[in-house]
Amino acid sequence: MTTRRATITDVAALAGVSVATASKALNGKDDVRATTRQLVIDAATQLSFQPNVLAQGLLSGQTRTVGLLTSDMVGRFGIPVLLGAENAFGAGEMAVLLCDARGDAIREQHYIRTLLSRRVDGLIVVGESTNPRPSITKDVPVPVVYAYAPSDDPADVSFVPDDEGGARLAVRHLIATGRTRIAHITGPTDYKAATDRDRGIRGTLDEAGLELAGETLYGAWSQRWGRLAADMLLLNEPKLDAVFCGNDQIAAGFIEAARERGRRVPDDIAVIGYDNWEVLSEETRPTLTTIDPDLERLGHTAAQHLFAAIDGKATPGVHSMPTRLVIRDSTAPSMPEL
Amino acid sequence: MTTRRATITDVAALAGVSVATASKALNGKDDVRATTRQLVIDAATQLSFQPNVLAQGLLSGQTRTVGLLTSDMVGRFGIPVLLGAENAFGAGEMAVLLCDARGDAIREQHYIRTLLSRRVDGLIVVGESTNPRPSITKDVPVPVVYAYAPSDDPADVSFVPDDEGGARLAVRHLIATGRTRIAHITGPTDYKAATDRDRGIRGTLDEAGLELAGETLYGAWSQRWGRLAADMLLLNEPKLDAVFCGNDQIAAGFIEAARERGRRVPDDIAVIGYDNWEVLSEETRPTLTTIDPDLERLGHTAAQHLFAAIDGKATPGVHSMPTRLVIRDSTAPSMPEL
DNA sequence: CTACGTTACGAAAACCTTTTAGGTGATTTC
DNA sequence: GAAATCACCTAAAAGGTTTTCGTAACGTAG
Repeated sequence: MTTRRATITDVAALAGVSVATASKALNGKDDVRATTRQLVIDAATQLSFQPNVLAQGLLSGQTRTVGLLTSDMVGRFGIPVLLGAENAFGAGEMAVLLCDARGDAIREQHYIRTLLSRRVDGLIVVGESTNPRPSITKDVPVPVVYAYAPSDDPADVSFVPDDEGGARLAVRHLIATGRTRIAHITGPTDYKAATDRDRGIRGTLDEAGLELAGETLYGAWSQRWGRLAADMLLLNEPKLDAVFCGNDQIAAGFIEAARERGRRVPDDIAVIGYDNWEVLSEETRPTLTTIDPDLERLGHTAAQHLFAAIDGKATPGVHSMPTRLVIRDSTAPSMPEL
Repeated sequence: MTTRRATITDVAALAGVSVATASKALNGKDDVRATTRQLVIDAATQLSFQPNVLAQGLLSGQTRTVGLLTSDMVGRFGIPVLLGAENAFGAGEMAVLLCDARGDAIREQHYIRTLLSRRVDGLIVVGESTNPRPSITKDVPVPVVYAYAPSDDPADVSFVPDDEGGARLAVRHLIATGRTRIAHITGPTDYKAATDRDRGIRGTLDEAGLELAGETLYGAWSQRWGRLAADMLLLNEPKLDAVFCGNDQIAAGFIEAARERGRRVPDDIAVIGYDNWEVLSEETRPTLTTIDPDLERLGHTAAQHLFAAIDGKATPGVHSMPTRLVIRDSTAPSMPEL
């Protein structure tokens, strides 16, 4: 177990050639006879030789390593993004150095220094909300790509979920299934996701000649708020036939409260959530129609664009990534005059 | 941005000393005059010099990097463990190479090779259940520590949550608050966590001269199963006054079904969950008393022991990590004869 | 003044790989 | 028969850092 690992010198010696030839043989370069190459390869496998990545990196200046700087892994959104990114990097034979700054700017600075001293080839910054975050691109001599939370500098490369589009998708689905009096319950106003979606909803309703039922109810991202808002809404908007909820938790709360008030979902009221958080959206009764922001794909795409940026082909700007509508039971078509 | 990074040679030149002296000055070695040292340090800061970790690693044979091999980041349990580990490594100036094998043995092998070719100093393997997993220690020339899922080789170093102890904690709490007819709803039988906890429950009941109410109900880890099991249990065990649920989802389902059957929680029946998954345990009505397996600490401890193992001080065996009882509203003391 | 110890610094080797420039022997070309 | 070409291989340098060893300069004891 503690036996020294074989170097290319050992391989060359065993194969009876020089180090240079061994290197060329193993790296598929020309100028080496087929028989010689086989000799070297055999020697390498026999010694289970693996080139020292440090020495390679020292020489080439490339480490084939990227830093993954996440601001808060406890939250729900960073993980899938990170997962998608990790997957893309793994396929590209890149290694991922993971750093969780826990939303602390000091920790973030510390980690940036650490990553740079390790000579990462690039950096991917994963946020926890879609609110823009401070750019670090200018402080760093390698390409940076932002995922989920965009950089506040529009010249940087950012990938964000298309919240406005997701909301449009949802509302079009509600309208297509015969709903006309649609309300909106969502999280706090200082979340860009909440206001973006509100814009999408109002735009889509407008195009259909409809209006939002009541005012947008801004609150919290919790089930508790979903219940509370449901109580208010069911009282004030008796003719309500659909509600768009800012996340699946709010939707779950709404469904719960609606049933307690004797309203049937989806027969009386259709409910649509956001995030497609499956532990919730598949456990509500009825199961929850929701918008899936496809975060894993977002992370994957961001990683691929970091590759491109490392190769000098950056694509600046804030890129909106499409969302998907996942139809379950909470939005079955209403049957008017039944 | 593309300006070449400063090397120690640049620093030495600027300070007017040799490379060797510069190195010694920066690394706090003796044999360098205080004034000279300051000169070097000033030069280094002026050039914002950062030593090339590759060169250091090449020389020392240590990369100050560990591999973090997780089998399934999608699940809920790997993340906190991973988080605790990352935190410990960050503090120790170690970097973490993240690999998610997604429960696929082929991917795992691939990642192990990759990590070894990067000369990691050690490996931490994070599982998704507490069932033992195949050991990789013998295939790998560096120390390995297993977290959450133990290795199937007892000579390896593993850290697992103390499920039996957690169950004891829960049952003692129920008994202390006056409950005597306690049932157990949990996940599938092939989860070691489920059977371990069952053993803990029966042991504790035994010591108190009590018996389990009905048979242990093995099913799934879902809210749906919690509801189903509740319906069965409330029918067959009319005198039931407490239930220990295998996770918070089952508990949430139980609470929901119990309310629909007209049973009050905690007045009629106390409910205790497992995992302290706060998005659920703080959103149920009433909020859920539960066992917190303290996974972040588990990950942290595992990481620290990997350090020790890298320094040659391994601590073989399967180490059970203590759990915590988190008391909320679902287990308020029963008031007999009220 | 010699011998020796101490202090402060520098030269060079070592870590491992890849690449460049060159060298050797054999074959072909004029 | 000399020169050029070709195929194959090797020596050496480069990359950045740390460490070992050597060497001055200087002071002190004899």
